[in-house]
Amino acid sequence: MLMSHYIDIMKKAGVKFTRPRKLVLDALQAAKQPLSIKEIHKRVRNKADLASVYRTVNLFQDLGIVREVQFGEGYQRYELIGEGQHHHYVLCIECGKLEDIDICLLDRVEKMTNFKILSHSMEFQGLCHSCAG
Amino acid sequence: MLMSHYIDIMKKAGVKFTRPRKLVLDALQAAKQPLSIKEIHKRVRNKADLASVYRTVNLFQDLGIVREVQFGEGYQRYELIGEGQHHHYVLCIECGKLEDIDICLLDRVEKMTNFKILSHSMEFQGLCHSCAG
DNA sequence: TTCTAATTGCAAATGGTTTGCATTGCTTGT
DNA sequence: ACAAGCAATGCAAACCATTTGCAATTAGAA
Repeated sequence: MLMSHYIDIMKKAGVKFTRPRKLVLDALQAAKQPLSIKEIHKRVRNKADLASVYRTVNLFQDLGIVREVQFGEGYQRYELIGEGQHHHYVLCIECGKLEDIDICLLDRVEKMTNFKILSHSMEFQGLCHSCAG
Repeated sequence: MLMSHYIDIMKKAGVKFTRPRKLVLDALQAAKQPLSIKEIHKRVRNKADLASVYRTVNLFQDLGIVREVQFGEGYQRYELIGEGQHHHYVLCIECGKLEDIDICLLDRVEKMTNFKILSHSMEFQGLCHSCAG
């Protein structure tokens, strides 16, 4: 996704495109993996305050730029939302390997439950082929 | 699930079946819904300390009596594991209604990824039919 | 019943996240 | 280019969920 796309979203929302916000975007774009706040902050260290990283990520969530990924690690992870679609993951708790799963149940669940689904999480944890021995 | 079943698990694991542990089991059994620690503690108030609730729930997780449910609310919820199978949920963020979804992807994901899946979370948040208007 | 290790309660510590506030810095109008 | 006004930042303190240390209590085996 081009930076201009995100600048656009912020402009439309009437918020400023500031240095910390650019830094967080850069970090997430470079990572290509869901990052924790700590990890984002590390990648941005000395250029943006931890509190600003939190504020920025929360803003990005509201703007639909970023989504939360839950691994039950005691904190959240965040990833950029690409062109509409999103990912789900399997995490190897041994070596930390993260793999995509190409499944999404949104439509099916909306039909089954008659809910308007606004967000969902679906992540798996286990042992990858090599770590399972 | 009968109480004796849980007593058995604890006996086999070599841990004691204490009053706080019984209270937490009772609370979870009565609720029939994933409860937060706070909710468990409220249902047990004056009979077990908050720290003991935490310790008990963690123990139950290790023993496979309880599993975590993630709604990204900033804290965890816990539910008893029934006879082997487990549930997934849709939460209405407006009125708090919680509905079961009868889908589980464990097998499919294990095959797709070649991981040995040890745990997973899959929960949906949105608006139920009446709240969506 | 007695004894001992496991468990509890309480209070203090921890760690992730949020907030208050003074300062900084865009941005728009002049 | 300049000033005014408002948004956003940095820093420190506050907050809230969860964990931990330790002395007192208790389950349950002998």
